[in-house]
Amino acid sequence: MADILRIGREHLASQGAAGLSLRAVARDLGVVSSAVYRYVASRDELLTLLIVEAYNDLGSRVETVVAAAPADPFARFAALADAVRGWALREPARYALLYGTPVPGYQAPADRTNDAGTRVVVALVGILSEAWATHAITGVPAGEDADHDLPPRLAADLEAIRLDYALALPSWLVARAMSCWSGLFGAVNFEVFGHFGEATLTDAGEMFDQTIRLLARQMGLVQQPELPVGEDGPGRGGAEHVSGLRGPHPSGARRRGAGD
Amino acid sequence: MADILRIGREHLASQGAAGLSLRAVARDLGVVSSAVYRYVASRDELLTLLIVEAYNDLGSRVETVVAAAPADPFARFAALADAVRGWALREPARYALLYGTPVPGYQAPADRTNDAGTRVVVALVGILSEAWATHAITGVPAGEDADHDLPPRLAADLEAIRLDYALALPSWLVARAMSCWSGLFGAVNFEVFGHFGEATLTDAGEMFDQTIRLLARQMGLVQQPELPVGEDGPGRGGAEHVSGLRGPHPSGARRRGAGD
DNA sequence: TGAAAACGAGAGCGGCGCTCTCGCAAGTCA
DNA sequence: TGACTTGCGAGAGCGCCGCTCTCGTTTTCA
Repeated sequence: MADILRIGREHLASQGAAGLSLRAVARDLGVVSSAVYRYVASRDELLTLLIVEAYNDLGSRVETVVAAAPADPFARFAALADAVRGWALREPARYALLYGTPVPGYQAPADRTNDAGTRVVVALVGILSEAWATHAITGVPAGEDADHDLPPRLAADLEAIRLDYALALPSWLVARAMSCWSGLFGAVNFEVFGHFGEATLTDAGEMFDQTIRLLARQMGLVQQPELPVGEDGPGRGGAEHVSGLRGPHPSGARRRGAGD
Repeated sequence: MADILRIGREHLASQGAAGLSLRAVARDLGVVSSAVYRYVASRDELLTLLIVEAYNDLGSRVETVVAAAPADPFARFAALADAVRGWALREPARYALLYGTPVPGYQAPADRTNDAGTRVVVALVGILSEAWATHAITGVPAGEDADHDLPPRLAADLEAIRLDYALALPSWLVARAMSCWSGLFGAVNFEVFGHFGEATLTDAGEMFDQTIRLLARQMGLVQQPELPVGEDGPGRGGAEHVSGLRGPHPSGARRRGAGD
């Protein structure tokens, strides 16, 4: 029932996926361990529930933020990236559940996670579709990466994806979206999992910004030069904070150390 | 002793980090579980040993491949990326140990893993240093991303890194190296951990090639047009297979499914 | 009111990490 | 040669885990 999920979420957040135990959940619930098996078939089942929930949590967060961002495709992409990063730093254990090492011996059943799991990348291609339709894809030198440059099998796969999701995008742009999609999560992974080194970056958010800018440029999204005029000063109303110039970062979120 | 490490490595490869148990190692060793505690302080200690070993395994593999690659910086980077990907696909469990979810409640002691863990990125900046010294960094439009564009704290951090490793590279290029470093492992992560979808890519290697090309361009490495003349045909002697045109990929390496 | 369903408790199985004690064998030294 | 230290594996044991099965109680509903 709902209590099990709630306590499971708490344990997941505090001890990580590997530390999630049905016995501990039962204990917190004030119930004997065998009782929870009435509601949850196994530990893996509970994990699956939490995974789907986390995917949807991240997905709806991203969708909300993107929808609230200004129409400029770069700003929308930056908002998407910020949302992913912010969520990951806020919920490192749940993030790790989604984008870290798969739990060994078990893969979340695809039919239950696919829809939820693709919401971020769907939002990404949504941004690109909008940009493409409005001829806002500008950064890419013409002909540099046309479809005929794609290797044959990849071209076929991309075509299948285009049809599957009814994308009005050229294949090469879909390919770039996938590259940048993995690049985005690579950057978040490195930050959340501490691969940039403990003390090497005092403001990881600035590093992230740089990476995001590169990714955006790869997809042909260029940063708008603040439009024609615009009143100087703060408050150009939009999502939480659109990359480019942004305030203090949620950086200092340390996952381990200095605590346990 | 060595036997423990060997069997530990086998278990790690077959069951993953979470499935590594000292009791099972002891069983395989034909010895009672408490006996292995003579040699290994704890399970985490064994994990640390295996982590360092894996970092060095990957690191020396990368260094070897890069050293054997042609002098062209793009080819060297492609060789590095190929080496990382190949190793990861060959040893998904060990790769996950290094670049997946950190084992909860435990972080490999930095003093024992830092040297080994940085060999790949050191190799990467080595390639860039060589390229920079020989004025082979060409892809980046002049002035587009000069150092003065970097935000202040990041600039300071990069400067510290430059000094720390005695790099003869401009800060903006160091920043790009870090972005591409995370992007590279993002791509490998997605492939190894199956985030590209089970059946969506028939040849993940081609997708990887595309990503690598983008990353290379971000660092100002452009693919050499096969030099002035060069005999056409195969065999331009070098590393295993340098990105660009390459044979069948080690793609079909499935990590789970269809087996257990 | 009585049958049926829902549900929690408890015992139990095998496996885990880890500790502690004991006994045995090899090496050390007078 | 005999006493002694040292190294090392065996075994029992603690508390944890996932999971199963049975049994008794409570709730629901006709």
